[in-house]
Amino acid sequence: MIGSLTLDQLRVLVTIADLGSFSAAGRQLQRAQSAISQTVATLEGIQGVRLFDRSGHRPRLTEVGRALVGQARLVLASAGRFEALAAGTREGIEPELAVAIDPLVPTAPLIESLRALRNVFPNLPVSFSTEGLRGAERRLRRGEAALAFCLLLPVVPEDLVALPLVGARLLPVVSPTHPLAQLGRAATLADIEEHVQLVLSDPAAPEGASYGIIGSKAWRFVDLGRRLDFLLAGLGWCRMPENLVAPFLDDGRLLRLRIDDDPAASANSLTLYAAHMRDRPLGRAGRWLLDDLKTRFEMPLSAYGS
Amino acid sequence: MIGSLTLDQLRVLVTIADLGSFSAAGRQLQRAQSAISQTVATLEGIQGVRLFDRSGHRPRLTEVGRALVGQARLVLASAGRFEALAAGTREGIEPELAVAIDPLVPTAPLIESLRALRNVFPNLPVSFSTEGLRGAERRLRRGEAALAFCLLLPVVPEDLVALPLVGARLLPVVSPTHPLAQLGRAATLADIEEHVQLVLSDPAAPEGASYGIIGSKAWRFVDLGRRLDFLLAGLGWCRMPENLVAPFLDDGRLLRLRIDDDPAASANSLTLYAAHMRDRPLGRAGRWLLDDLKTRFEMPLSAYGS
DNA sequence: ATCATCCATCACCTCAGCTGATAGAGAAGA
DNA sequence: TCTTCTCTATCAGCTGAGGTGATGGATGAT
Repeated sequence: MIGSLTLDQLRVLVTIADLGSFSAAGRQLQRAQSAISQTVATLEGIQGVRLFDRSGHRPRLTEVGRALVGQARLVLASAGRFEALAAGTREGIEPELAVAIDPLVPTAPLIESLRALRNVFPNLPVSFSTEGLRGAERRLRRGEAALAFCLLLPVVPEDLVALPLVGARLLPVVSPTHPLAQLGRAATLADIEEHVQLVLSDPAAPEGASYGIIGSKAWRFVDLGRRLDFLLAGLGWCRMPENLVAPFLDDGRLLRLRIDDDPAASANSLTLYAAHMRDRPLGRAGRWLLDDLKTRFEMPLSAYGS
Repeated sequence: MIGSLTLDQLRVLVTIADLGSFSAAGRQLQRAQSAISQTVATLEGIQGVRLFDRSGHRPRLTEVGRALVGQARLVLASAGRFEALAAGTREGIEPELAVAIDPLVPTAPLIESLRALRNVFPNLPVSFSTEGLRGAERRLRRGEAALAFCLLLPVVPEDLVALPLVGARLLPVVSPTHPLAQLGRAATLADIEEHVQLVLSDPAAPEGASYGIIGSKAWRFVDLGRRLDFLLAGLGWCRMPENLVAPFLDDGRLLRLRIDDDPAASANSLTLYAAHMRDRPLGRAGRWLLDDLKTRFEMPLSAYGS
């Protein structure tokens, strides 16, 4: 049982396998050869296996020994990650980076920064969560996430620090089979009033205000995918981020819906922010990620920090 | 460094986290509470981290502590696999099961047996290799695989023990765009002679005999997938296992090619065998898998063992 | 045959981790 | 408030696992 197995035994085993000799392993580990011999004998005794064929001048790994050396490497690597994690926190790196992402936020623009993060902090555990509209903000406030990628409405709240990354353009869209697609002209507000708007909503406040609602017929969804299913099936219209509907517009499964006197037309663009709590400083990795994002996006607005 | 970290420290850490108390951990591990206290203090000292907030009556994990407990579990699990592997070999289970599969062999019929193998021997490392026609047999003979799934031609060699599992029916097929598909009648051998046959061959003997060659125009492939690409593109005809071409026949991308006086017509079926070396007995897991396959397939031929 | 290097075994020594006792503190209940 | 139970930290003393260096037998190269 693990009560007897030691990482030191595994280290000795792997070193012998790598150098091909007990005495060479002793030299590398700065121990007497007899200590090496004893350690292997103890490991063999307790595990009940023969790791080496000793009939030749030098020891040769048995088949069992080879397989166990392979697993020993995995154990030692995992232990190394434990120590790297501990070392990281001594240097101010957070033990974990929890990131919350709102459903409308495209991940593609973030991929390169996240990939770079992994290269610079290879042992950092990172978690991503998505919870519905405003869910990311909520996770920040609850201390469940250190960083949020979200669309902040209508302005950046005072308790958050938010770096604007990119605009998120929303387009009114509809399926070609939907009556609004067959008007042959731009839709009036009266036309819109006749039909269901498919709305992405905040799961914590389903009846609360949601962006750009026109009519009185609103079907609310927490789940972006389910809303898309309804949209494609022609059950209603909605405003969608351009990045998400581009493929559907390209192949004709969805059409852009033109609306006369659209109340949301003047603010038809939302900003994707990378936000964190003002009173809870990011750790080193979080700060690094934010700086990397700032470099990659370089948004002209100077809203950050203010 | 790993020279100081011990599995025992990690076990103590995880036990405290699970039970919420140093003394409870001591009771479970049958040690004095002070030993637990010391072990944690040593771990904290060497790794330079504070694992517990001790300002309350009971210790509470810090954020760092929580992350490190998570990694400690992974290390202990990996060490557990090391011991399970050792225990397995004591019981006659081989340290690894290397399986070679010929490219024409369908994997779908084997899936259930392999899934069951994983359930019965959860810590057994299993590797699969594919090397081209006859590659599986070659790996058996080289000692690189314990078990082979292959089509043995023309009879089972004497040095192998082979359990017949299922017949593998080969169909001559062609793309609808190929001239042979547009004859409007069965093809004669003269028709066939005019066109390229796409042949799967042995990478070790590319010019060697391959099954069912008719004409003098043979393009040889080691790679089943590439051959299929050429076939679908109408560059030639070939004999394919029925199981592999059924979807293509169903949706019309391939047609069955009827051949008058086909020399291979009388032996249009090959047998899939599970084979191993006669002079190298299988370990427990290999034997178990063979028995399971025997049960699942129950082939009426009694060629096994003879 | 000689030499260098290998691993196994032995007797002895050292110190990490164990024990039980003690002190101070928190939490719950009367 | 007091009592009781339970908690962790620290201490002094003890034990045995794993270290050392020496020795013996064996292998492999010259």
